[in-house]
Order: sequence, then C-alpha cells, then structure tokens
Amino acid sequence: MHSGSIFCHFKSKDALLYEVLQIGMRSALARQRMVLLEKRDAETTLRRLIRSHLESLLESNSGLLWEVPYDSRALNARQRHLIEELKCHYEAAWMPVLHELASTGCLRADLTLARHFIFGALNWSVDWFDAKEGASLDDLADAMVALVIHKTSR
Amino acid sequence: MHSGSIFCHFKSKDALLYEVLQIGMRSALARQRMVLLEKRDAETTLRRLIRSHLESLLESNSGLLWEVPYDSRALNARQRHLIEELKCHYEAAWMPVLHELASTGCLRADLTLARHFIFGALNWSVDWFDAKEGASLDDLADAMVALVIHKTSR
Amino acid sequence: MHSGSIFCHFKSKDALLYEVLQIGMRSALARQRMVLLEKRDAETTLRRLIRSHLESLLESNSGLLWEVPYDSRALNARQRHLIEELKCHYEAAWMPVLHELASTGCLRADLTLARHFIFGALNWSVDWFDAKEGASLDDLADAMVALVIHKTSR
Amino acid sequence: MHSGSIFCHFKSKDALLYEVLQIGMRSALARQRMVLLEKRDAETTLRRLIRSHLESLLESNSGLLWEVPYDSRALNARQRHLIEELKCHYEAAWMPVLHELASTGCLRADLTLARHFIFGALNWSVDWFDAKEGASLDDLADAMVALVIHKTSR
DNA sequence: TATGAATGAGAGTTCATTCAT
DNA sequence: AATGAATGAACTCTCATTCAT
Repeated sequence: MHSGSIFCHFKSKDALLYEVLQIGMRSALARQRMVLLEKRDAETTLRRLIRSHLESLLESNSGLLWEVPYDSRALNARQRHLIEELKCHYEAAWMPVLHELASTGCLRADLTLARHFIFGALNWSVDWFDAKEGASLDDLADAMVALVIHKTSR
Repeated sequence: MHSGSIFCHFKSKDALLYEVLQIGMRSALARQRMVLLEKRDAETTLRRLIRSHLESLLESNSGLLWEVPYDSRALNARQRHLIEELKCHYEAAWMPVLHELASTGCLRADLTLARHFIFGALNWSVDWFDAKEGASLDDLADAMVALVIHKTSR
Repeated sequence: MHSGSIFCHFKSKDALLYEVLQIGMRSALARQRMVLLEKRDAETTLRRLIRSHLESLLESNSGLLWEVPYDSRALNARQRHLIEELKCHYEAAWMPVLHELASTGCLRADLTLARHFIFGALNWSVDWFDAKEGASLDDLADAMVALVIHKTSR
Repeated sequence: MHSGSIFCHFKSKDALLYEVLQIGMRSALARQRMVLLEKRDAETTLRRLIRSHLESLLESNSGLLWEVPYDSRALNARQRHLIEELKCHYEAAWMPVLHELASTGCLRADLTLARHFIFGALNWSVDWFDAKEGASLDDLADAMVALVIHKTSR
C-alpha cells in the first residue's frame, strides 16, 4: 500500500485508528459474550473470561487495544466517549462474576480494585508475552486464576 | 521555557529521556533497597515492596517509568541495555520474597508469571489511579496483598 | 518549491549534496574522456583539457564542484572517499599530457606543483569570471595556455 | 574562552570577521609594500611578491583571507566595499610588474587574465599545501615563477 | 480507486546574541 | 571583563494530508 492510499478508505489516520479500536473492542465483546452465554460456576467463568481476554490481547490482530487510546489524543471527544463506553461495558460484565467469587470467599479484595488489578495484570502481558516461548495462553490463564482465587482448605 | 532551552542542559531530547529514565529507575531502586534492608516476614516485605513500587509509579516525578521505554526507539542499544539491566535488577529483587511466600503456600502460581502479573497490575495503575479519589496508596497496597496472598484457614 | 519537498527525492540535504557532487564529477570526467580520446599533440590536448575544465566549472550546473567539499563536513567518510577518488582520477589524467610538455621544454616546473597551480588558476575563476563581460571561455583557455606554455624560439 | 565572551570585545561575530579580514589584508599589504620598496628587476620582484603572498596565505594567522569573504554574506555593503578596496589595491600593485614582464616577452597573456590566474593558482594552495610535506614556500615560489616566466633562449 | 510527488505544519536542533550574576 | 543559562530566529527533517494523473 502506498502513502496516499489510506485516504481512499478513511477520512484521516485518526479515523482509521478509531475504526480499528471500535472493531477490536466489538470483537472482544463478542468473544466475551460467548463465554457469558454458557452458564458455568463462577471460577470456571472467570478462567474463561481471562482466557478470552488474553486471546483478544495476544492472538487477534488488535493486541494494542487497551494500550493505544491512553497515550493518544488522536480521538475527538465523541469518539473517545464511545470507545470508553465499550470498554466500560466490557469491564462491567466481569463484576457479577467477581462478586460471586467474593461472596464465597474465593476473591479477597475491594472488587473495583481487584478488577483494575486483574485487567492490568492481563493487559501488561502484551509487553512480556512471547508466543514462541514456554507458556501458552492456557498456562497464563491458569496462573492468573491460581494467583487470585483463594481455595479455603476444607 | 523556550524551544531551544533544553539544549543548554541536554545534548538532545533523547539524552533527556535517558537521563529521566535512569534517574527514575535509580530512585526506585534506592527506595526498594530501603525496604529490603529491614528484615520482616515475607508478607510484610511484599506489602512494603508493593507500596514502594506504587510510590515510584504514582507519587514521584517518574510515573511513566515502566511504560515509556517500550514504545520508543529513542534510546540507542547501549542505553536501552543499561535501562533494561536496572529494570531486571529491580524485578529480580522480588523473587526471594515471592519464593518464600510460595514455599509457605501463600502464593500459588508459577513464580515468574506471578511476578509478571503483579508488576502488570501495579504498573497499569497509572492508567486509572486518581489521587483525588477514594483510594490511597495504602488501600491499593492492601488490596493487592489481599488479592494474591492466600491465608490458609488454620 | 517548499520546505519539505526535497525530501521526496533525497533522504537528506547531505544526500542531495553528495548526489550533486557525484553527478558533477562524473559529467566532468565524461567531458574530459571525450577530449583524451582524440589523439592530438600535447599542447592542443592541454588547451582542450583546460577548455573542458572551464566548461565543467563555469557553464554546467556544477560550478562549485571543486570548492564545496573542502568547507563541509556534510559527507561521511565513505562518500568523501569516493568523491576524492573521482577527483584524483580526474587530475591524474592530466599528468601524461603535462609530462610530455615538460619533456619538450614547453612546461617548466615541478609537474605536481604545476598541476596544482593550473587547477588552482582555473578553479579560482568561479570567483571572478562573469559570462556577460568581455572574455569567453575560449579567451580564458587561450590565455591560460599562453601563460604556461613556453615557446622556444627556433 | 566562553560562549558569551566575544561580545565583550566585538559587537557581533560579523564585526569580528570584519576586523580579522581587515587586519589580515592590511598585514598582507604591509608585507607587499616591503617588497615593492626595494627596487629589483621585474622577475625578482614578481618572485618576491609571490613569496610574500604565499606567506600571507600559508604562514600567517590569516590563511583564509582570500577565501572567506566570497562564501559569506556576513559583511554589510560598507564593510564589503572597504575589504574589496583593499584587495583591489593589493592586486593593482602587481600590474606594473606584470606589465614590465609582458613588455620584455617574459609573460605572455592578457595581463588581467594573467593576474587572475596567478592569484588563483596561489590562493588555491591553501587547499593542498602541507607545510610538513616536501615543498617549502620557496619551492612553491620558484615553481610558480618557472611556470609563467618565459625565458627566450638566446 | 490507487499513486506518489508536493505541501505545510510542527518537531528537533543549532547558533548568534542577550543578560543577570 | 567574563560567564554560561536562556532566548528565539532559522534550519533540517518528519509526517499527515492533498491532488493531479
């Protein structure tokens, strides 16, 4: 593709960014919806949400999804607002699951902070995860669950 | 300050970035060293390492410390290498603490992955933490410890 | 032409300088080669070399050819070396002609110094020659030959 | 000396350049005056003028004397005019000598062109002369005289 | 729709000059 | 006088965007 060609398809580079972000978010939301449709116990659901999020981050074409918007003033208020809304919606869907886990003592922290931490831990993986090295996405998901889910010995 | 003024003090903008990164990393390392000098039990030490890291990220002048280098080709190989070395050194210092916690069953995950997740969770906080809102750095540190430290019921 | 336009065609201003120097040198060399292909007596050849050099200096687009490189650190070692090589090659081609003239007593001076002086005399003309004034390039060439070629009275 | 210190002594960098040029020109003129005071035959005088010019170019502190003004628009009209006047004066002093040599058949070329060529040949020497190598200023002066002075065999 | 030369705003940098000390 | 940090105009270069083909 050549320098002037994008402008046949997008009004501007920022319009392209917006499109990519939106499509990426919507695809992550769709993937997450699949997980939530199947009713499973909370821990299994959390593991599957984590796995689904890692796929959205590390496998799909939109790995930078959660990082890009933060260091860019490229989007206008309207666009930024819509992207934020999609992200809010995405993150909100985790709350009932976290809530249930907290109520059974498996998750022990302020839930909003816990959600922030879990997302941060996962999002940061784009900086160190290397598909060609040892760990698989399943390994990551298992480790994440093991890290934050407390099994009361009984 | 005016356009040409930085160049009285730094050879280039990149030289400034390097200086900021280095000073920030060294100050974070110094803060961490203070924590590790006092011998406490592993959980307390972890809590204090977390608290110290949050201070380096969110209170000091160098909030972008862990983010900047990744999306920048500004540093040459030698500079990048030194920064990486400092970061490695910094992260390595957590391992004995995590190891001890794992050995007593308080931490349950592959240790390297656990370290990545914990750092990610903390580093990501620069994107959502707002000092003027409810939670303090202590709240964050407590929540992080509660999230990952497993108390076995005795 | 506007500020950024050169950079469509050249990587940098220095790359442009290098291109200009190289093309100018190669064109001067080509012009000189034409002269040397025709076998004439040494004096005629010298006159034609002089005339050809004056054309390269004063008529073509590359009048600064022999001046620019000296007061400029714009070229890197490799580029400077190639330009020097072309210049060496160019100047070396005069030596057999000067040598023959010396052997018949028409040229009386250390040959290397003579070559330096002749080139200097010609190169310096870019500082004073004015095409709109009296003298033509032929006048210059004739005067230069008359100045340095000694006719022994027979 | 430090960046701001020149401005204690000169109004501007250009004022310094002007001062240097003027002092250099006046010193070259003084040196030349010494030569012309002693009455000798024309050839000897020419040789001594040449030698004196080479000293002004290559030995004194003002080697760039004849080159600098040409690639600089640093001087204002008034200053440029005075420097040109000094240079004119300097060059004009050679004409009687050249004229006498021409009248005896020792110099064979249009005199104005001859003067331009001789000055060019000498001025260009700053680009190739190396005091540490073989030739001395005397060698240069001898070679220059030998090159342009025609000895009629008789 | 695709191309790529041209544009021009803006970033990074240099350097002569100023000025408080 | 000397200093050197600060200034700001000018230069080199980058990059998103435009436009004639």
